[in-house]
Amino acid sequence: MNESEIALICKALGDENRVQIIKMLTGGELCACKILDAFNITQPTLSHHMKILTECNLVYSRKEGKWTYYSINCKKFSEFKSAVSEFTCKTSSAKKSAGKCCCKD
Amino acid sequence: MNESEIALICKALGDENRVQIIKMLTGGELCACKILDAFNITQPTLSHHMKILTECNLVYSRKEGKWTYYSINCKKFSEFKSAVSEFTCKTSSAKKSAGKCCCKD
DNA sequence: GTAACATATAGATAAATATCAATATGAGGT
DNA sequence: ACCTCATATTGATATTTATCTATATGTTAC
Repeated sequence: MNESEIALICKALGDENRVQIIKMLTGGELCACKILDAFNITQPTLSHHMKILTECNLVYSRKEGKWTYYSINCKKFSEFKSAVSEFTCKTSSAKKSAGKCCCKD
Repeated sequence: MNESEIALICKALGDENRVQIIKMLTGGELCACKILDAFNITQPTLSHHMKILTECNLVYSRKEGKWTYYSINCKKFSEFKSAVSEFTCKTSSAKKSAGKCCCKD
């Protein structure tokens, strides 16, 4: 997963409502109406959030009769978690610049 | 780490430049000027991005003479990675609603 | 077919964001 | 003191975003 896609997914998760939605969906597939119940937002606003989550492929949607069911795309979500994990923190080697400018060398 | 903080950090990572910056910083502490060299943005724009990264505590800043050095806050970043990992995907139990509405029960 | 329901889309608006040019701040060097 | 350099702040602007109301689409029930 490249930086562009990481940023896209992070942007999708950069809203507390949507993080909460993802959390709910970790419990399994849910109908849009159930998700709506849990928030103080209007139906079109939820639809907007779900669109953002599905368009970055983090969430699947499935129609069944009148209802739309959403579930996490486990594969994509795992890829994301792996990508984030790969940003390993090299315990800040703290290479002191010994008084010299860091820029011009 | 609660949903609000996860969203805040994800928002900070919801920009490709900033993801790239984090990636650079995994290699160790860097001077602002070095980071600037790697991008086609102006100095004030970089300053803006660094402010976002430092204000959510994902990145430390340290002044030394004329220069400012940035490094990843490993602790915070680890917390974030853990928080994201905890969103485990229950392989979509796919609880079929058997024709009944999911909403009113 | 008409009504009720679930969801999506369109359009509007206020707030947030990314970016830049210009300027301020503050540190070193001469 | 003055100049230069590195970075931050200010102010402006264009774009994006979150949210709403109103409406459209599509499904089920009568």
